[in-house]
Order: sequence, then C-alpha cells, then structure tokens
Amino acid sequence: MHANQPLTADLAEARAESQRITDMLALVAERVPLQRRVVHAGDTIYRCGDPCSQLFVLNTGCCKIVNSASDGRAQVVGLLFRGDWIGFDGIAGGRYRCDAVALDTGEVWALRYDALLAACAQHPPLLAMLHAEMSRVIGRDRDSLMALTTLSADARVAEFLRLMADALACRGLRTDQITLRMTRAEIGNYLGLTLESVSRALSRLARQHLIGFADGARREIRIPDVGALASFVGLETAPAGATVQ
Amino acid sequence: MHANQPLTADLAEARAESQRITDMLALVAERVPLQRRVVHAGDTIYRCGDPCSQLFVLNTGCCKIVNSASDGRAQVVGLLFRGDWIGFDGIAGGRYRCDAVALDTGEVWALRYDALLAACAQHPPLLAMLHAEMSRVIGRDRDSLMALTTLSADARVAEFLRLMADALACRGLRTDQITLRMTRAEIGNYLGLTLESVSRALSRLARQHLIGFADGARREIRIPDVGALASFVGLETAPAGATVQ
DNA sequence: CGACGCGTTGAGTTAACTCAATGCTCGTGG
DNA sequence: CCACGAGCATTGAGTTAACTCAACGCGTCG
Repeated sequence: MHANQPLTADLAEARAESQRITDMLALVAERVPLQRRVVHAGDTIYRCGDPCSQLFVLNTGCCKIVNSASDGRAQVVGLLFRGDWIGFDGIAGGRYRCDAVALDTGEVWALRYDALLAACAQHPPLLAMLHAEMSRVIGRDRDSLMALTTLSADARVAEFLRLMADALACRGLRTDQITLRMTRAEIGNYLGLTLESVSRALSRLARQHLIGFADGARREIRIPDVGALASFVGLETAPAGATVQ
Repeated sequence: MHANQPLTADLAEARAESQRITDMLALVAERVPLQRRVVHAGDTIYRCGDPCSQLFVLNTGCCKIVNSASDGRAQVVGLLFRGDWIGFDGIAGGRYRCDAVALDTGEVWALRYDALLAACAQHPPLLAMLHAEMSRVIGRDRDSLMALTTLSADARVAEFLRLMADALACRGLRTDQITLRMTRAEIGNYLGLTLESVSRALSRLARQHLIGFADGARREIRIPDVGALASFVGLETAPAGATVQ
C-alpha cells in the first residue's frame, strides 16, 4: 500500500474530505472559545519568535508559512487552506519558529492553547481531532520533502498545481481553474526553483496543453484534466537518487 | 529572532537538551505501559500501510523514515535518534504512511496509542510532552525542507554532518567523530543528491580540513570543529531562490 | 504619460548528473 | 593462507537541467 501522495483522484473522496473539514470546523466552533479575525493578503498571522499561546485555524482564505534561518535564508515551507491548522511548530519551544502570512482575504480563528486543552479534557473526540491534525501536517510536510528531491522542475510545478487543485477540490471549490495568489518568485521559493524556471515550466506545461492561462496577467490557471497532470508528475523521473535499496 | 536551525552551539544547551530527553524517557517509562523491542540494522519497525495502533520511541540506536510514493519513488525523509518518537504520521489516517527502518542495533519502545491517551488523561504533563514531541517533528521537517531547497550540494552534506553531530551531542555522545550508518547512496537519497555528488562533497570538505576520515572504509568521519562546519553552511549561498520578498 | 512590478523569453554558464573505470574492504571458500 | 568476488567508495570525462544575466512586454497606478 504505497500511496502517499494525497491524490484525491475521485470526486467521492474529495467530497468525504470536504465533509471531514466541515465537521472539524463545526466541532471546534462548538467546543472551543475562539476569536475570529479577518485577514487580508500580506497580513501576518504570527511571526517567528512570538510567544506561542495560541493556535490558529484557517476558516477561509489561504496563507503561507515562511521559515527563516539565522543567516537570512527565508523560505516558504507550506501553503494552507480552509480547515488547516497553523502554529503547531511553536508548541515545543514556546515560540513560533516561522512566520504565517495571509495570501488572500480570509478568516482565521485564534484558539488559546490552554483553552483548547481544557476543551479536549471535557470532550475527548476533540483531542483525537487535534492529534489527527498534527499528524496530517507531518505527513504533508514529508510529501513536500519528497517532491522536492525526486522531481524535476517541470514536475514540481505540475505537482504544485495538482496539489493546489486537490486542496480546492477537497474544499468544494472549482478545480478546473485556479487563481495563483503568489508571484513566480514565491512559487519558485516554495519549490526550490528560480522564478525564471517556474515561468518556463508553466510555459512548457501550457505548450503540452496540460494547463492553460485564463487571463492576461497569467495568474489564472485552467486545468482541463487533473488526472493528466498527475500522470505527468509520475512519468517525469527524478534527476537525482529516486530510489533507495 | 530568526534562529531556526537547531544550532546547539554551546555545550550547556546540549546538556540541557540531553536532560530533557532523559526526563522525557523516564516520564514515559513511568506512566505508560510499553513493550521493549531490540532491533538490528535493517529491521523494520513498521511498514507503510500497516494499521497504526502504536507509537514508538527510540530508546537507543538510530533509524530512518522512508516515504514511498505510488509511482515507486522512495525516499529517506528523516533520521531519528534516542528519544525521538516514531509513527505520528499514522494517526490521521489510521495507517502508517511510511516505513521506519533501524540503521543500527537499538531498543525501541512500543506504546499502544489508546494506552498512551489513557495515561495522558491521568497525568496532564504527559499530554504536554506528547504535543511538544509532535511539534518538534514538525519543526524539524521544515528545517530539512529548507536545507534541501536553499543549500548547495556541499553545504547540504556539511549540514547533514552538522546535524548528525548535533544530534549526538544532545545525547551525550562524542561529537568529534561520527560513524555513518548509511551508504553514500542512502545519504544522497536523503539529501536529494546522487551518491557521486555526496562522495565528491565529502572529499571537498576533507580537502578543506572541515572533516577528516578516520578509517579505510570512509564511514568514520572526524569533525575537528563543528562551528567551522556550521559557518561553512552559512557561507555557501543558495543556487536557487534563497530569499523571498 | 512614465515608472514600476510582474511575467516571459533568449543566450551563456555552471553545478550537479550520468556513465564508466578503478580502488579499497571484507567475507568466503578453495 | 591467499584468491576471489561482492559491495561500497572514489574519481574522471562528458552531458544536461537549472541557474544567472539581460532584454523586453504587459498591465496598473500615481
């Protein structure tokens, strides 16, 4: 059973996932005292080094997680959507270890960590859900790690789009067309590529009709067939040590 | 406060970390029913797809986490040492999403997940510790992600050795000399490089006297000055999109 | 309008890859 | 004991995917 990529191939699965997210949000809203906050593109949800007394849940919109090293390197290490939890990285050391920045207008729920634990003590299913969410983050990060080292530039971009479409599909949004909320430079940073490589990869994918551009600014991507995109990712073999053993 | 890399620079910090691990293990051993299992190099701790009813804690030895995609790509996505928890990835879906394989003789503690939760309900500090461990995994995975995309081949190898030395230092083991328990191919797979690139990088580091070989098989690495290695990693600038914004 | 931010495309360079040869260790069996 | 082979590591030569640098196009906004 080697099926790690969140390939939510069929509609039924996407719908189940969508239901799961809805249920999770309802459970949280019902059981945990929370503070709603509307954020706009560019707003910081939390900053690296801030004391971590809250966790966040994205109710609408999307945001990026930026890791910054002491030597100045900074990198997008995650993209989050409706139903995703933010801030787990801060629990261990008491301070957040990265920045969380909104990419779009949306609503974030802030939960005090102690209040959340208290609610979990009252209602065990909440704790199970919390653990599942943390587990999900771990699994997802490992999948990104793998994509970065095993895929070529074109495949990485294709995978990025596929993941984006998948994330939207799981949230009941249209999947045939997606609006990129990031510049080529940001996408490149996330994928470990230069902005020129991202641009070229997108052009090549478009030339193969795996994607299409829907607007002049080239931020709206049409995806006629997500399956074709997925198989493209599979076909492209890795340039470096793809397999072990 | 942009200091993400677990740069356990000074001895005091390493000793504190060592204490934390010891305390954590003692807490677990005291409060949670567990099954001890001795593993040898190559033994599988769990396999991708197995139902996840247990978590594991590495008491001694080291092991690797291997992610496998449906299309056959397989990759080492984590290295674990004494005190590290294994299996969090399985909580969300009820099945493990990767393989865990011992690299060395060691002892693994198996904890039934339900028993662990029961113990946490009895003793809240245990729950805090569990969450901290999950948080730690998340933070560490993000650091690897960043290293992969922002560092050159030589810097990646240097960072790998630095991390290894750091992990050993935090566990009270000698840090000036480390034994690699992986082949060049495995290291390359972990770092997103070919085995030849790893070999060349090691040779270059040795030529610069940042490391030395202590045996004929070139598996024993001497590190005269971990600080020098760390600054080498910082100096090497990224070939691709190092910064954003 | 002119400046600016973002995206694309071309030309040349380079870091890392592939392929191939060779050497070192170690275990095994004559 | 030594010969042999398997497995791992190193090194060289040539190739290539991705990078850098640079030019240019397009849309937006003051």
